[in-house]
Amino acid sequence: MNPSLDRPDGDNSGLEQLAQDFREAMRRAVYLVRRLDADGELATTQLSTLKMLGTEGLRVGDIARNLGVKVPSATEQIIKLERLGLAIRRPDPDDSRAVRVVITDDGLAAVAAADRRRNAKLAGALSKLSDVERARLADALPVITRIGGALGPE
Amino acid sequence: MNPSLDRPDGDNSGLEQLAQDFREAMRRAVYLVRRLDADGELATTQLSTLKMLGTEGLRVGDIARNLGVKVPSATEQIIKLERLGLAIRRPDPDDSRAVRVVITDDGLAAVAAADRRRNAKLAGALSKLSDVERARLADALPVITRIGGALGPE
DNA sequence: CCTATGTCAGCACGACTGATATTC
DNA sequence: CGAATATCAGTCGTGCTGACATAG
Repeated sequence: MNPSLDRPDGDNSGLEQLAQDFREAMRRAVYLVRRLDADGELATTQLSTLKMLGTEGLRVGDIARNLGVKVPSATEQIIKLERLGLAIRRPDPDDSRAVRVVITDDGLAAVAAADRRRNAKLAGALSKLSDVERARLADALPVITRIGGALGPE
Repeated sequence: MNPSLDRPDGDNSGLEQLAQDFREAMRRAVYLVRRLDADGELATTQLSTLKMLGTEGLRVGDIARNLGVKVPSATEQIIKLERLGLAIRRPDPDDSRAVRVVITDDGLAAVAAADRRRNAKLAGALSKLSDVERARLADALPVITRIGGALGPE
């Protein structure tokens, strides 16, 4: 299953080198994303939160898990979104302990506007890449998403 | 699997779809990296800062630019590193306005330890991927790095 | 009674702007 | 003198833990 166990200095060193390179790339990506939202509008986390809400509503715990943060942090973001009129908290009909967070029409509009602007800005940078580079990027995105899961549920 | 490449409705739409997917992947990556340093040791930014220091020393402005932050933010991190005994600030012999930040032996040791631990943890997750997935990831890392540059110097 | 869900209060970290020496 | 370099002071955003109320 794990060839690296037979070759402690072979595969293992390759994995850790990839880990090192990945970490460095992700560090740069953090600052890249930061430049994308660097104006006064919706923050990245708020945008992501709104995007996962449907008309049925999502529970706070689910939002927190999807965001990768603890429940109190999600609550705080939700309260801000509600104050902005972009989301609403309603009681869960099936479980009175829970809350269902729903996106509003204003929320939908805000998501559309922010997404459009960010995507356009990033697309400008992507347009400077070659077709091969773009293909490599597209192929790797699902992998990056999967690594989060592979790191363990918690 | 690759919605961005075979889109009949124009380059722009494909680019923006890729931008959208990229943004979502990077958002997840942020939380992934956060889980990597989630214990009591060196923070990610501090680690990056220490790693760019050499024996010749680096100026605060250069550190800030490399980190992608403003000068006061860099100063703050440097002060913390100095308090921890991991870096030293010395006057620049060529320019009395400037400061040269140098890494200490303790700093080198701290970087080595933190890097080792983080890489091992991430390598554990990477080992669960297939060879194809790892290859795709490795191919995309230089592209991600390049996007930062393509977004513009500032 | 014990667990699950969410909120509140208080804290920590890291970024920012604006104001200030000091030196070029 | 104006520009550059770094620091300090104050603020803000966003995450966390621990304590709590309420419901299953």
